[in-house]
Amino acid sequence: MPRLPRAFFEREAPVVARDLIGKVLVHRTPQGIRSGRIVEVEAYRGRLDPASHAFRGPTPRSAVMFGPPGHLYVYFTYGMHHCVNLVCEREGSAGAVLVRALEPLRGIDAMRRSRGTAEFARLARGPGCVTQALALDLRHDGLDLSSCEVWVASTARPAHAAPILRGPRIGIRVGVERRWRFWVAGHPCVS
DNA sequence: GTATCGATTAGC
DNA sequence: CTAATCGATACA
Repeated sequence: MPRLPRAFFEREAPVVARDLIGKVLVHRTPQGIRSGRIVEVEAYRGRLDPASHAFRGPTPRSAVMFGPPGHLYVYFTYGMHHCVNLVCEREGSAGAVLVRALEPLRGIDAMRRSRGTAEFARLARGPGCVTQALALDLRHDGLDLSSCEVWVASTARPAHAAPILRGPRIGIRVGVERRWRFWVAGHPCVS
């Protein structure tokens, strides 16, 4: 499964987001590989996007988004959850794609242990669950996707027959008019 | 320094 | 619907 090149991430966040559906996010942990097919994402557009953590310019938290594309932006929220983004667009523009849901592929038993549930569809459904299932946290903030630890691969299997739908992003109070959430129609792992 | 609020989740 | 739970951010 070939790894996506950095150029893939150098485009506008909504385009990258749409194209990430069906790709595979992989985390190679010391205990083994965990991976899942991306079935739901949201795009954020930095200074152009009031819903983005980067809207008001760089801060210690959002710094990674202002860096080069093809890196992870991981943040901690609600005092208990982590969310993972893939930084895209050009360096300085702070675009990012939030990974909201995965269809688990490898490391499923490890995911069950991390998540404390046996139900397949709930293992990586929702952004907080994605990071828990893949065992990603703040230590991975800023990690290069060309590293040997975390990367995105194109699928060996053919694309989904199900169409990709789009709609407003979830859990935000501003920028609701932008339809930058993308998901696989009818997929059980979508949040 | 202090107050507010989350790109959420699980449970009732 | 609400509690949980705490760092980042904005503002005085």
